[in-house]
Amino acid sequence: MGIYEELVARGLLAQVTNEAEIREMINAGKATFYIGFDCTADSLTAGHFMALTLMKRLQMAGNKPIALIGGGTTMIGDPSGRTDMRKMLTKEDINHNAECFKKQMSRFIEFGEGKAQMVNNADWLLDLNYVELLREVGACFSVNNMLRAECYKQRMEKGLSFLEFNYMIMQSYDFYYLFQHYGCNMQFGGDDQWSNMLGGTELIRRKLGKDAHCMTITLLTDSQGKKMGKTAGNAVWLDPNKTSPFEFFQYWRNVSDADVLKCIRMLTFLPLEQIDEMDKWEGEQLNKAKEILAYELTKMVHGEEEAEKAQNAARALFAGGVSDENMPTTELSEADLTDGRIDVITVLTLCKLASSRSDARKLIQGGGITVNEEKVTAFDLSFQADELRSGLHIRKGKKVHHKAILKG
RNA sequence: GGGGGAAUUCCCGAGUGGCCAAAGGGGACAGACUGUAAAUCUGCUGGCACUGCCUUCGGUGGUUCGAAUCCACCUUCCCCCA
Repeated sequence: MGIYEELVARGLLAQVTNEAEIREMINAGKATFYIGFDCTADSLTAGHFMALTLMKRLQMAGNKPIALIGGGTTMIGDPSGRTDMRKMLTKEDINHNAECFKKQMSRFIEFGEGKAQMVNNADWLLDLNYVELLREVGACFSVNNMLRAECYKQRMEKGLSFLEFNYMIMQSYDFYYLFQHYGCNMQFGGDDQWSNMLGGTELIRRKLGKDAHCMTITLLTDSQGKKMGKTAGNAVWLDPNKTSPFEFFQYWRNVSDADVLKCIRMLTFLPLEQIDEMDKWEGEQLNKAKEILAYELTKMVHGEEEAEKAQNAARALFAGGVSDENMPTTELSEADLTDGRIDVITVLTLCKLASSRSDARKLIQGGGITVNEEKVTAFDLSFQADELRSGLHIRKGKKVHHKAILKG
């Protein structure tokens, strides 16, 4: 089975420009492909993770990956799939984010001579001359066609600024540039990028009379059609300081039945035969599959040790056990106490389990807080220093476990 | 450039002088039921020294005993015409 067939079997491919040619090319390891990452935040997310695994899969099959950091395109902002304009980021923010991306990426992909390359489109986009660009590239684009593009459709109702309208041109220019300077013959991206990507192949054909290819990855959506990798509107980050390994593990441990196998297929590197075997599992058995998914992904992102820790912590907590040293912890100091005591509401707020004291009250009122396995029923419950020194095991709802401990 | 319309709490969206911390829906969170699933039902959703008080309805001023609601200016967005 070639890599192309594997990608298909894993359900990773959404659209391709020329199936026969692409299959031959990547199966033979002859592609030099790029994936662009716009640095809109200071950490990669679970969404980017899929793109990274894809790079890795292709690299393992002998193809050459180029990771493109969008230092230039982020200055414009991709309107695809958005109903409103992105907040404009400053150059400093973008540079900072680009640095963060670089660090995180190098944990997954090997960069260096003869391996993967990393480039930043700020290097060629920022110095473009407007009039020259218009004459050279602008002439190749039909506004009529652009307006028909899927990525702008949603914006036609709400309004699209000229700034964002140019995003497609910049992305197309990237491909054109990489094609000429890096021998890049294929572009990968999320399926929402399809029209932007086609812009690139079109430009290459018009300017150079040559063919380049595009391939899009299926967007990872759950059974309700929502994008995965988000909780409560917040992204699941790859940076352990923004999303702890335990939380990361729990996110995947908690995907719904309908989505587990899909995630395993698309995101892990487990052999397909093994996955097909799991596909037969049903009902309660699926919990095992969820654990495997969570473990595999945590291992890839945070390393084996962290994955073990997260798994053990989760097992201990949900099997009813209390003792555990791997759960998220907040350290309190003497200064947080008044007269040697501290009340529950304050503890909850300090541990960030409640966003405000009112919120804490409401949680208690609703019976959602448990401390050391005892449901909290009174607002005025308080703890003394001694109790705190040995640590409080606080539970919010069923799944959020936290430890508060007094130090010093 | 001319004309018309809009901005409300996490999101959508009601409210057009006091009864408004602001209907309804969505989402989120919590409870029950479960398998750390889904579906369902219930509660909850500005803050605090919480039966009371304080800060919110794009911004700044003004009218009024009293403004999310009226007036002026500003900002942003949409629509029509050029």
